[in-house]
Amino acid sequence: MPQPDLANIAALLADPSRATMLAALMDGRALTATELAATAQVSAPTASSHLARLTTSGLLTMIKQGRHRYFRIANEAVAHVAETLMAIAAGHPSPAPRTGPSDKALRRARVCYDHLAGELGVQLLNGLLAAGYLSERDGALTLPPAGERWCIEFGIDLATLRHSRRPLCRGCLDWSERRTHLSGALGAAILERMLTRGWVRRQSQGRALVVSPAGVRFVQQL
Amino acid sequence: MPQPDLANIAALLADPSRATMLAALMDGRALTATELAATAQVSAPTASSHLARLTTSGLLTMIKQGRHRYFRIANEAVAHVAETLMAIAAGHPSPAPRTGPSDKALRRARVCYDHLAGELGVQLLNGLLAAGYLSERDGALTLPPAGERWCIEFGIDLATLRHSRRPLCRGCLDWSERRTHLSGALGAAILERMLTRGWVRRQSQGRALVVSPAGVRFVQQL
DNA sequence: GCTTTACTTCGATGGGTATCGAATCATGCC
DNA sequence: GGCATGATTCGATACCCATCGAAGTAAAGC
Repeated sequence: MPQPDLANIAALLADPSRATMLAALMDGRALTATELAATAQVSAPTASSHLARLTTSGLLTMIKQGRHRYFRIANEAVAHVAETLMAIAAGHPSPAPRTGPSDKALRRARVCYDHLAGELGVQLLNGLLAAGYLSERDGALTLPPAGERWCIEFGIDLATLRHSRRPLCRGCLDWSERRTHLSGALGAAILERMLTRGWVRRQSQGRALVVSPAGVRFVQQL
Repeated sequence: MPQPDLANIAALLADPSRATMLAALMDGRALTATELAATAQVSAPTASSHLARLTTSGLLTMIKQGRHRYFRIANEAVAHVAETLMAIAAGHPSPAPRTGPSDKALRRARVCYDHLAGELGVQLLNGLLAAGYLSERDGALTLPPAGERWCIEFGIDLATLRHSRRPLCRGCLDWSERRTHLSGALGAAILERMLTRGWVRRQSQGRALVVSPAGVRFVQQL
């Protein structure tokens, strides 16, 4: 009679090793089994068993490339749950004191699956709203004509974005700022443009982004 | 360096007993410790330990009333995570075959924290969209003037709803229908009106709702 | 006052599972 | 073909934690 389905999925996220792997994949990239084993600081067999459970449960997808197996997050719902769980966790005085050098960069700007998050992500959304390029009504986000013009000028192909089955703009709860940043197809497209323009740069590992002065200006001038 | 915070919260949802209690509280009501123990089919001490962990972690809130302790879900984020986890779980062929007599009613109409969910909830949202009382754009929901008029006529006090810090309309992923139903302050207000008009009725326990013929007509005539 | 009900704390038991070492399979390189 | 690397399977170990019984607090009713 009860609904233990919820518990089954939650149990997959409840293990520290698996959670660390998930968090490492939250930047949307695909990583190999050994990379994930190193990230979670466990042996290869342990990581293999975890990854097998996550893929057979549908939380991750795996593709073989030569002798490598690349794992990535299966869909946006999984990323969304992970981010929301982090937001809930950030609400409490977490048992482990939350400090650290890399932590500051992470709170400043990071990738959330495929869009910009962190302090800069929240600023971006607020800037777009203040400039009238996005409008919020009843807690929902829409793209007014001024925003469409801005997108085209910025080099975003709105037509193809609208063709995708994915929602154009969505709010995503930021776990560090506890406020919403821009998600959805538009959020992904803006990050993509910022990356190709060199305003933000991915690091060799981790979700943190390096922001150039031009990138800071871009967000603040909105 | 890793982020086990996520794992800590997920571990709270990972236990079948705790998950069953959470699911029982998803109707937004407050239940006593013994009621929850009975729902999860565990002894009183076991339930007490679970409830203590859930409250100190901030997932539940507790108020004392005489010799009773009433527990309820702490905030909308917790309810949202639980519903999304159920949706992810419903995506897989769950290990336990999902059948049962009460299951059908649950899929038909139920309470999701404080708004209508299930088949009827999805129909309601679709009806509101088709009638032009709600509009969807870029995957976001807004209330056009026609919808405002409809709300007033329906007896919903929009001014106070807008005053609350809660978003007016939101989409919530329905775990059984795998589509979105209406959440947010407006979703809660509509369910409240439907309850006072007698179109739906809560049962003594469980999330399932009894729908009157007038309630069915109301949704289908939209 | 005593009794009943509601809930918690404590201690002991048991089951599930994360972990790793050794061995095995698979792929690519030389 | 043979060696090195990436990844999985298997078996054994150890640990965490859910569970319950018994005893202890708290509140309500009589």
